[in-house]
Amino acid sequence: MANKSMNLKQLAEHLDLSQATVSRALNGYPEIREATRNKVLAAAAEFGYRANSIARSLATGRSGNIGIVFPDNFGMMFDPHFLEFLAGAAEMLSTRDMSINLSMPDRNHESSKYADIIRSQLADGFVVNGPVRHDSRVALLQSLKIPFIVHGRTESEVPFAWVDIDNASAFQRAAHLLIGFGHRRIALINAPKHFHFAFQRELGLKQALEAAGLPFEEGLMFNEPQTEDGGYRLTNLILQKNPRPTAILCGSMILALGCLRALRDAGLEVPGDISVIAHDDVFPYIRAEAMRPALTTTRSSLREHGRRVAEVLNDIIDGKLPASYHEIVPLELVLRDSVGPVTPG
Amino acid sequence: MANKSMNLKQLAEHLDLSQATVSRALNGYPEIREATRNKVLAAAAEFGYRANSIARSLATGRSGNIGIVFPDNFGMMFDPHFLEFLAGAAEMLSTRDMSINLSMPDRNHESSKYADIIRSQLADGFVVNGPVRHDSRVALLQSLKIPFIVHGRTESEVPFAWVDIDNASAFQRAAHLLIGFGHRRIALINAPKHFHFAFQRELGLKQALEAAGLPFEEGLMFNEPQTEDGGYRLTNLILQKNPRPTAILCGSMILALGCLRALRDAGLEVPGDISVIAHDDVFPYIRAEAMRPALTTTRSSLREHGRRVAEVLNDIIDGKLPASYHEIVPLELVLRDSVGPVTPG
DNA sequence: GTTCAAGTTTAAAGCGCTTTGATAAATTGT
DNA sequence: ACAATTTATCAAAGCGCTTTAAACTTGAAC
Repeated sequence: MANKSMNLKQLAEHLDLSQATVSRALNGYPEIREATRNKVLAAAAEFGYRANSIARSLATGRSGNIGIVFPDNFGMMFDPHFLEFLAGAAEMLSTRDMSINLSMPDRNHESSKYADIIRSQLADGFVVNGPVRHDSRVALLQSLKIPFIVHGRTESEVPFAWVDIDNASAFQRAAHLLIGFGHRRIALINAPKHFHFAFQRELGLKQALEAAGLPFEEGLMFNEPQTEDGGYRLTNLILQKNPRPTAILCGSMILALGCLRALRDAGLEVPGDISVIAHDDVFPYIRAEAMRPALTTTRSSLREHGRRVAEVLNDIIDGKLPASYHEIVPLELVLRDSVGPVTPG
Repeated sequence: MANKSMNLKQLAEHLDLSQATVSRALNGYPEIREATRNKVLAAAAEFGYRANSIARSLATGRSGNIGIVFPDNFGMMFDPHFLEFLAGAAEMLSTRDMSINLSMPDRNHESSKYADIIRSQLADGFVVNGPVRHDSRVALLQSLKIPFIVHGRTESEVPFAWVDIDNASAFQRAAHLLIGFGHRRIALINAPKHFHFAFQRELGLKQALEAAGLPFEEGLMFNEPQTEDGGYRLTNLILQKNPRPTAILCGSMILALGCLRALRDAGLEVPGDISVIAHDDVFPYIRAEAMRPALTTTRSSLREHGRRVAEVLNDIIDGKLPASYHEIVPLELVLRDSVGPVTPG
C-alpha cells in the first residue's frame, strides 16, 4: 500500500554485511568497528531505512507503547489538562521512538481492559490519570502485575509508582504569602474534592491558616469542575459572603479566568480590593504573565509532567527504576502583580 | 514482566489441533467446522487467550494503528475539540481491535514525520486534523503515497479522502432561519478565517444574506480562537455596533458560553432583545438544551466524527473505500428557545 | 466399491527484526 | 613464528502469528 521501503536484509545485502552486524551497528552496539558503523549509518540514511517497529517488537518482546486510557471521569476533570499532559507524553516518547496507545475505558469490563491490552502486547505499561482519593485502578493493576505509574497520588496500602507535585505545600505556600500580606479570610476555588490533588490543596490552605492561628472556614471552600464558567459562578458566590474574603486561591488558570472576569464585572480591583493566586498548569494559550494584572501563581507545567511521567514509566518497564519509584516535581511560586496587602475598609 | 499468558502454539497443543486451525477458528474463517470452532472459542475464553497483536501485525503487514498527529496549530484550534474527536476515534477503533498512534509534530522535519511512522510501520494511515484552507499536508501525504483522511476539507488539485459537515449550508440554514424571523443584521463569532471550516461558515451566512437580498457587512464578522473568553470579548464588541445587530451566530458552544454571558452582563434578553444560534459540537459537559434559554443550534457531534473518520480511514486502508472517498456528515438544525422575531425598537 | 468434489485440517514457510553461539580476523605475548 | 587473546563478523534460531499449498476426510454419485 504505502511505499515499500528497504528492509534490514536488503540493506545488509547492499552493504555486503550480515543482518546481525547491520542491526548492531544501527543500535549502537560497541563491538562494531567505527568504520563499519559509519558505512552502515551512511547507507541507512541514503536509503531512508527505518527498522520495522513491529518486527523489532516481536523480537524484543516489547511493544514500545505505553498505554493511556481516557480518564473515566472524562467530561468532568478533563479536557485541556488531560490533553496538555498527553502532548507532553507524546513529545517525550517520540524521542525514544516510542508511542502512546490511547484507548477508551470499556464501561462494561474496565478491569479487563488493561489486562487485554497487555496480553495482546499493545502496551508495556500504563499511566493512570486523574486519580481519585481512593483509586481502584492501583490495586487492579497491581494484582494484574502490570507496570504502571500514577500521575498524581492516591491512597493505597501497597507502595506504587507516582509522579506528582506537592499540592498541599504549594497551596500552603500561596496561602502563607497571602497571610503575610495580612489576609485572614481566603476563599478557595477548587476542583471536586474526591480528586486527590483537590483534597490536598484544601489541606494546604488549612495548614497555612492553622499555622498562623487563623480559623479555617468551610464555607469559603468551593468545589467545581475546572471550567471558566465555574470560576465565574463561584467567584460571584464568594463575593456575596459577608464579610467579603480579601483573597482568592484558584485551582487552575481556567478557573482564574472566570474568577477575574467576575471580579472585573463586580468593579473590584486586583490586588487593590482583592488578591488572587492561581495554580498555573502552563497552557501555552493562557499565560498568567499576560493577564491584567499579571497573575501570581504556583506553577508546574502539565506538559512537563507528561514528559516526565512517560520517561519514568519507561524506566520502570526497563527495570531501571523500581515499581515503587516516586517523585515530587518541584513547583514554583511566581510572584507577579495580583497579590497585595489588605486594605482597611 | 507482565503475566506471561498462553500463546497460540500452546493453545493449539492443548486442543490437539494445529495452529492454523485455531487461528482460523478464532478469526472466523468459514472453513472451520462449527463444533471445532466452539471448542476453540471455549478454550480461548477459558485461558483468557488474546492473540499477540505484534505477531499478528508482522504476519499481516498491518500495524493496526492509525496515526494522529497533534495539530501543529495546537494551542489555537484546539483542546476540547481535538480531544473530543480523539475520544470518538479511540472508541471506534477499540471495537475493531485497533489503536491510535498519537504523536507530536516534529518542528524541524514535520514532513519526514509521517514517512517515518509509516516506514517503521507504527501506523497504516493518518488522520489530518484542523485543516487550513490550503493545507500542505494533503499534497505531502499524497506524494508519499500514505493513506490518509482529512477531517474537514481543504483546497487541493487532486482528490483526496475527507469527512466533513457542510459548514456553509449549516450556517446558511441558521441564517435563513434568523432572516425568516425578520433579522437583517446578523453578527458572526467565528474561528480564525484561515481554517477551512471557519471560512465556509462565513460563506454560508453570506449566501443566506445575499439570497434574501440583504447586505453582507464585513464589520459584523469576528474571528478568534474558540474560547469562552473570546466569545465574551467579541460579543461586547458586537454590542457596541450601531445599530446593534439583532442576532448572533456562534461557531462553537464555547464561544456561545462567552457570548451569552456578555449578553446577560449587558442586561439583554435572549431572544427578546437579541437572538443567538450556535454550532454545537456536542461536548458532554456543555449542553445546549440545559442552558438558559435553551440554545438553538446546528448540531454535529465531534465525537461521532472521530468515530466515523477512524472507520472510513480503516476502510480506505483495507481498500474497501477509494482514496478519494468523501462524505458529508448530515447535521441538524435544532430549534430551541434562543431565536425569536425582531422586536421593533 | 470406486471416484470425485467438497469440506476440514495440517505442515511449513514467512513476516523483519534481535540475539545467541560459532567463526574468522586482528592483536598480543613469548 | 605460533599460541592465546581479544575484536569483529556471521549464520541461524526464534519471537507468535497468518496464510499457502498440500493432505486427509467425508459423503454423494455412479
